[in-house]
Amino acid sequence: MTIDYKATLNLPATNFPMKANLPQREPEQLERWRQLDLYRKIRTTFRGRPKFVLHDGPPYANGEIHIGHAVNKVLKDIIVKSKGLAGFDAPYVPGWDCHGLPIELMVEKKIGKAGVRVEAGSFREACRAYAADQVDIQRREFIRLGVFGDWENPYLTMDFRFEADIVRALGRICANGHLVQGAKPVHWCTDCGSALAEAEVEYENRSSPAIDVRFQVLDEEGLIGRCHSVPGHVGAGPLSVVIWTTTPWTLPANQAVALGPDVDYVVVDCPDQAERLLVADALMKDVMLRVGIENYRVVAYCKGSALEGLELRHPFYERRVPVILGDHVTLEAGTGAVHTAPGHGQEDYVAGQRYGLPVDNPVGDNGKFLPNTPLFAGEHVMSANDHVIEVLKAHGALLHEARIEHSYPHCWRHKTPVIFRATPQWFIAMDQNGLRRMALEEIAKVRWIPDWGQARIEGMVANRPDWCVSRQRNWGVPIALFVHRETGEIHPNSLTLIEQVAQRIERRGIDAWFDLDPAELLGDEAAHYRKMSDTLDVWFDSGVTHFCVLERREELGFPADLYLEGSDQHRGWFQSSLLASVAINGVAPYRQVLTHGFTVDAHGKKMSKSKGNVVAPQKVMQNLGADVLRLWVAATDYRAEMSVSDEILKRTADVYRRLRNTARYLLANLAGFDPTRHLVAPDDMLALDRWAVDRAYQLQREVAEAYESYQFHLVYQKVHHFCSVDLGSFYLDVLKDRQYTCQENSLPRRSAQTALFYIAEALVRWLAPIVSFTADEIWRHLPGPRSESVFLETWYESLFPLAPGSLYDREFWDFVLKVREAVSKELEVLRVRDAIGSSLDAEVALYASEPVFEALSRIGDELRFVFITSSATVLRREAGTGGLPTEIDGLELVVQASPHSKCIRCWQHRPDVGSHPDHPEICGRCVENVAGSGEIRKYA
RNA sequence: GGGCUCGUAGCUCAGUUGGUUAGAGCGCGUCCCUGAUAAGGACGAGGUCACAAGUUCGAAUCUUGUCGGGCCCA
Repeated sequence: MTIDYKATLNLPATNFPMKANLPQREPEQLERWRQLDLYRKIRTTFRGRPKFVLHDGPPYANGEIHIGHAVNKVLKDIIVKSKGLAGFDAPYVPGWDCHGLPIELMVEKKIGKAGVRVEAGSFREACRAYAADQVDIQRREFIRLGVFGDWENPYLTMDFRFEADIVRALGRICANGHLVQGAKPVHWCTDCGSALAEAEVEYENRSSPAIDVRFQVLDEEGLIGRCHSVPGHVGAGPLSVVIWTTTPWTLPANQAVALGPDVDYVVVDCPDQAERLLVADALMKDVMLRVGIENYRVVAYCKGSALEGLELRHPFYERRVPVILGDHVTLEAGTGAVHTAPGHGQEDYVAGQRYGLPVDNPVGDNGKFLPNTPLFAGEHVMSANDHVIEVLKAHGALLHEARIEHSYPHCWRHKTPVIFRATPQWFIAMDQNGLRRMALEEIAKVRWIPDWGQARIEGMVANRPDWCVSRQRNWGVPIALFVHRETGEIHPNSLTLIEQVAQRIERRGIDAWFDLDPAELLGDEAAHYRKMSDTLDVWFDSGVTHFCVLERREELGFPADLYLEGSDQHRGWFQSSLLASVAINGVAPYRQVLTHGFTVDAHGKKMSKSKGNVVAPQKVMQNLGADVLRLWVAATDYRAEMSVSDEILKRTADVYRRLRNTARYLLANLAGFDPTRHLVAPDDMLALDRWAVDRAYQLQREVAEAYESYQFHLVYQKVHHFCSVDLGSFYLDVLKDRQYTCQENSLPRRSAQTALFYIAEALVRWLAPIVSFTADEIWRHLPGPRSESVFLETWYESLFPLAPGSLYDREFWDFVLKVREAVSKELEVLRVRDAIGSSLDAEVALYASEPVFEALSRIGDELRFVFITSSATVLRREAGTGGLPTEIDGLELVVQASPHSKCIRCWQHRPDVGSHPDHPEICGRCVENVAGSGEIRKYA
């Protein structure tokens, strides 16, 4: 009867499940964290440590989260958690952007337009309720992702206190001399009846009329006189400057024709038409071809600068308009002469300012010409084009007419074409009080990650126009100013008034302003002042979170250590925050700014519903789990675009399983290990176990460094490599014999368990910021007394390095590993020949040169454990051994199937199997372990 | 059209100041194990470093251009 030797082995045992079943288990973990009140516990535990403030950029409170939200929040979470492990107190206060047009539009759909079907106050109430619902939806999803933060007390830009602080922030900017009122052309949606922010405009192709129009020269002699020409050969007939435009409806507002100062212009005589035309030399042929004039010749030429101030006749109004000069004139299309309507174009406005031209705006809020507009009163601009063209024809001013397909700005909501329209607006002035200069100086002091972020935002700030902050909307924070009815000046006590208004808003929200009777604050003066009804651009709301959150919350601080958003925010939040902070405080609101790319599909294409390549985070969590999604985020180099696809997620899930199983195996081999009693002192540990701890020690430095530099994909690569290569294919494989066959409480086994314990302690921390659910699950399965969560910990401190220069240093083990590889290759040859199956079926003889012999002899007979062979004999290489050469200098090998019997306990083939009468089926070593005092191991 | 940016094996990433036959893990193929077992191990096959010119004794690496992505702007 055979003894059941299997019962004498220390086989792995754990109730840590191999199958993660994350979709089901994660919600349970969330519930555990909730009951622990873990976020608060972390704050209490970490109180007093150096702070690291990552300030959350508020997502817009509308709709379910998409994968981009998930990426952003997970990256933030990884940073916050890794900073905790690195010894910082890193609070995270999430926020939401709650005002603005998209919410208004959603609410309009439900209850109708404010002021039309519903009173403005109740409309705002509905917006507030809608936004609150959206926040709840998104909050649930962010929590589900495993993101830690103060979800009970997030900041909302619609909190009364926040709304009041927005008004105060505007007051500060006003006090610092950056707020100006002006009539400037802005993108205007005639359907919204409102100005649009840059971000609310999108470009789409549109077909427009493209017309060439004559502006007749009033003083023909004067013009010719300014040109180079041959007297008597200057042609004949009326002389016109030709402009080309795709917006005929802007002609009523025309105030000038702009020429390029250094552009060459020519006067072309067209005898068949009996007229003369002035166009840019470089475009002459194009123009003549377009308008169908075949017979023509140049009769005079000059630079644009020579014609400055020359007077032209407006094509259909009794108006004289000047020739002006502008660098914005290009020769890409048209005629080289640019119709200029300062009320309808940014560049026209700038050029007009230089020449003191009137900013004429004949178009009303609704896109229709004002009643006092001659010829076109009451017509909508988009349908007035044909009428304008008719009028031009009637006046003989139309030279040519065609259609053109071109990219044109559209309202992002209505998808309708927008117009440029001069309206009274409030601006944060870039240059009036040095805001641009200061902002650029501050940009240089910030650390931009990746570093090209600096060039990007610098370019934008250097070139951007003044920031138009006013909107004519309902769901927004009011521009709480009183403007004098006659002078247009803001009230001299505005700062005091703003504070009074802010206090009311703090109690009642923004309605406190809209409902305010000016007399309450202004008394008798009220009759002289107009209460502004404009609201603020929502970019202003989020742009002042540093003022309303960082400076207000006790656990935070100004400036933030880090802002982290997608690369589109160089124009968005990074910039609005910078400008607002510099305008208020004179400094940037952040020390570091990190940007990540957008998510794209497997082919690098952007995701869109129509393409059907959208990956929904909800689905990933439902199918694979949040930890797999988090692992994908960590694995991807976020500096460029981040590709997601089914295959990529599948690969990620494979890696997840590898990490999980490695942890599981560590736990399983720690069965029966109590670190308070069984821990082996470093000097007593076996050499190989010290090597393993050393690997973990080295890796921890690399991992901490990678977290520190926000290179999570390196953490992923390195930790995974460690699990599969260092542990899986070597250390853990080698360890099996010792773990399983040595006596339970023997030094060889406890030494191994000590190493495994250290490694597990370290590994669980490396993983925690990334696969947070799994890490805390591992944490609860680790032996020994410990806190309630891995997130209350810092990096594991008990790892120690191998002493360099010792007999068993890194160099030594690197060499052993190379030899092991060579042995494996030879074993594979035997295996293919069917001579062996398991490597334990084989024995190996190593014929070594002196230095190799010396090295391999250092671990004596225990070399066979390293190779997982039944025998490994090192011999001095002498002539005629017939060994197989290896890639290693000074080493030849002979491998063969072992002739000895297989020990049924340890599965090694040993000559001493059966030498003990009581144990006929096992080897001497096993007898010692089963019935004796246990074998001695020193190295492996 | 302009600014910034990315393009190394099927996938995710390394590749130091330009210097031998471009690396890793995963996946794939073949085999082994059955004492991590819906696991584990071994070996192996995969790359004109997007393309093209140029600089250089020598280029994945530097320059220019082309192609294809991405973000932002017009």
